[in-house]
Amino acid sequence: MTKPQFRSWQSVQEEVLRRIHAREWTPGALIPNEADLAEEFGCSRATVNRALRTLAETGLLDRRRKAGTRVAAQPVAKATLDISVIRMDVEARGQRYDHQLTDRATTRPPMAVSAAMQAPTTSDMLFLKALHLADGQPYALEDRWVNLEVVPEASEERFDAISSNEWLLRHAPYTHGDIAFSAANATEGEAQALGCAPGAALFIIDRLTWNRSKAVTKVRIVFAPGHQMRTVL
Amino acid sequence: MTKPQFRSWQSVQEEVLRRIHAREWTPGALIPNEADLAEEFGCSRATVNRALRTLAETGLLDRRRKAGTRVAAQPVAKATLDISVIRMDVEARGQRYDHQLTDRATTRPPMAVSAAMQAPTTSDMLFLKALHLADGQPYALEDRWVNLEVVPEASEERFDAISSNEWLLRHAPYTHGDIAFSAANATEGEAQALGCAPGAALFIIDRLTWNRSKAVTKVRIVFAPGHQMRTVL
DNA sequence: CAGTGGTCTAGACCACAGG
DNA sequence: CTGTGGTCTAGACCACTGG
Repeated sequence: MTKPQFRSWQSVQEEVLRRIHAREWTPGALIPNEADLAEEFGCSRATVNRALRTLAETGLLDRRRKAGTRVAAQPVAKATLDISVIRMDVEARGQRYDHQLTDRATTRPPMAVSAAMQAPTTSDMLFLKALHLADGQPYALEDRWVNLEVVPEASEERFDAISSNEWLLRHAPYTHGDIAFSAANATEGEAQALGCAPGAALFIIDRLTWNRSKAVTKVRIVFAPGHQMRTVL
Repeated sequence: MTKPQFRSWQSVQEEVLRRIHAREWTPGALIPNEADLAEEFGCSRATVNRALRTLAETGLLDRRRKAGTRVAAQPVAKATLDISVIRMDVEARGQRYDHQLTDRATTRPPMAVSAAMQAPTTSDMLFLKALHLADGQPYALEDRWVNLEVVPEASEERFDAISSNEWLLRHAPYTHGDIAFSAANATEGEAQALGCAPGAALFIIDRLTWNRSKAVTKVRIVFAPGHQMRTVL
């Protein structure tokens, strides 16, 4: 008898995937434990662990101590979106990137903003409004509030050579954040800035980032009509 | 001298994160190699590897053989979206889920569809249109083409007890897929089905899944106005 | 060519939770 | 209480790629 040899964790993973896709292991079913699989595959338990752990991270397997490993009944697809700097997005499309700072103020934010950022309503923040261009055409609008208590250096930056988007990533590290994607009809102002009809459906990203317990920046990016965000499963 | 001990890969990761956030290691800077860090941290190289590899997967570090490990200059945020079954989404919001199959046909798909699915224009596919409800209110519209060559059993399913969305996940495993998020104005038909004004901005998900080289299903989900998709960074 | 990360192994101990 | 996954270790070899 020739025992098949799976020497790398990737090959183990492929074999496991094959069994799932071939329905040898069906959704909800318990699969053998790591030790048994290691013996069957002719590799060490650590290798099997790596393969199964990775599959569990993508949502295809459910693993629990003592209960064992099961094929996920409802494979929750984990789509990983790369939220990069807008300049990179544009350049990846083979277009020339440019940006303009269209508005700037140091002022008290509206209640909604200070509340979301858990900052006192009495302290000033830096407000920035910018237009991102691809091949000279409007690509996205950026509205941003920057917490000057966390990033005081922002006061002295002109944001002309480098966009606020990019400057903050370099100078204001964050520990965590929330992000939300939605759709909204273009307001009059947005339509004018983006060169589209008022009411056009726009793709929107709202992001709020934190460093420890302090809000760093809150930004809303409104993309020109037709924008898509793609990824693979 | 007391050498700090980092005994778990998580604690090593936290220490690395601390150094990045404290700017001891700045964006673009080269950090010590695994062997040196292992010695400094008083743990094995494998532990350091696990910590750094995980950080690299989240985009915070750039690792290359021979070149070493650097703090990412542009930390590309990897946002992981959980694309679950619509029923789960609704129930997670504490609402009652329901669905209606509003249209069903076995017919030849439009060229755009057969081309995207790389299927012959001459063969029939199953077309499904469904309305998903939350607490009785329209939540999302689903337009779906199912490749009967890959999932012939779909012909005999009524999709009343279980939505097509969920049925396919259980019965038609896929190996990979594309997904795209966008915004569009509601058409007359969509407005009527969703109970909103024509032209309202709607959040849209387009998904195409494959099993090996065969397209399984192509689906477009149009959410009622105001829908947001959230995640953390 | 040589340094770095990538991985595998065998063995060990541990934490957790199912029964 | 016991089986399962989770992790750590020390050592080894390999693959890639920068210089």
